[in-house]
Amino acid sequence: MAANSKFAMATHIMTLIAHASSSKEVEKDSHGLVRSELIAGSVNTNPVVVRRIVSILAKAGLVISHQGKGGGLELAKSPSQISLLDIYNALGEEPIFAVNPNLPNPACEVSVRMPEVLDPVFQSAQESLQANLKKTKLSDLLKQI
Amino acid sequence: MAANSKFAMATHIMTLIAHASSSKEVEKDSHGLVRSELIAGSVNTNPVVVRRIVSILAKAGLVISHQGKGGGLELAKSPSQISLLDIYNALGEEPIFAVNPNLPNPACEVSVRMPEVLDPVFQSAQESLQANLKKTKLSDLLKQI
DNA sequence: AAAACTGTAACTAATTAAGTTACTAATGAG
DNA sequence: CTCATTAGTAACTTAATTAGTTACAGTTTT
Repeated sequence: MAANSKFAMATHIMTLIAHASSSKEVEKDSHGLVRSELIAGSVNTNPVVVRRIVSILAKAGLVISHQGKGGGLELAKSPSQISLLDIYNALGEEPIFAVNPNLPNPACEVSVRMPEVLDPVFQSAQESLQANLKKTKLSDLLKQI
Repeated sequence: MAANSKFAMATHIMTLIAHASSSKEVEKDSHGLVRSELIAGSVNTNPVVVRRIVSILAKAGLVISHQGKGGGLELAKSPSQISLLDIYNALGEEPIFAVNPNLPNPACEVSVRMPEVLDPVFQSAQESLQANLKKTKLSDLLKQI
């Protein structure tokens, strides 16, 4: 268990909430709210794993959670106003590339310069990834279900 | 110890080999070859860690290694012909985003469709990252040392 | 007051990355 | 031919991370 599927799960969760809210049956008996246990059944994992991710999404203002009996989750915005970048950023994951954590060797010119040289390269790569994610909205995924 | 800095190290290693080969002193007493121990000193890690990465780079055709006394490493191509994408691809790392490894729930439409819906999104994100890396050549880094 | 939710802390198990030790294989110098 | 020096690699250790799990506290409706 060490393959970062958090983003896949978070996107799945968001899609499910959006999908369930727009379906009639759910609307009737739960005011459009989706329970974490129902989500867990769809993601095929433990409800706590779902709530852990949902908690992050809620703090980022993407979903609204309602506690207590009859509670559950709903989107905070419409699916067309939520991009995959919003979800990615909400998770606050580490950048894709990490610089060498070891101290540079002051006797080596290359070693000393490396962090400064790599930094803009890594940032640019990160930005191109994020720009790509920004292009896809939750509504685009929803259309394909 | 779990922050993937392999790409940073590999790029550092490539830059160092390129830099050392083009300097006069090294040329004289080692025929332009760089020893893994010298690299390890620059990266500030163990020579085996370096050789492990170099071994991968050699199999990908980016460096040529010479065993035995007087041996060492050299680039297989000129720095202007090596992009950071070449280095990234050589490492053969996992894609940035993994799909949910759990089985889909056949009773849930969203769960069943999710892998197919996410796949092109993840692929596109991966490609934009790789396209970005392709733009930077080893020679661009070398100029900044 | 009870039932049905979410929130979260604490623990476990599995995976991975980097570092380390110890060895084998190759090659050049004397 | 032999020795010194280099790379290659297997095997192990340590640390960190992820997902899953259990257990319980907090909230809200009825």
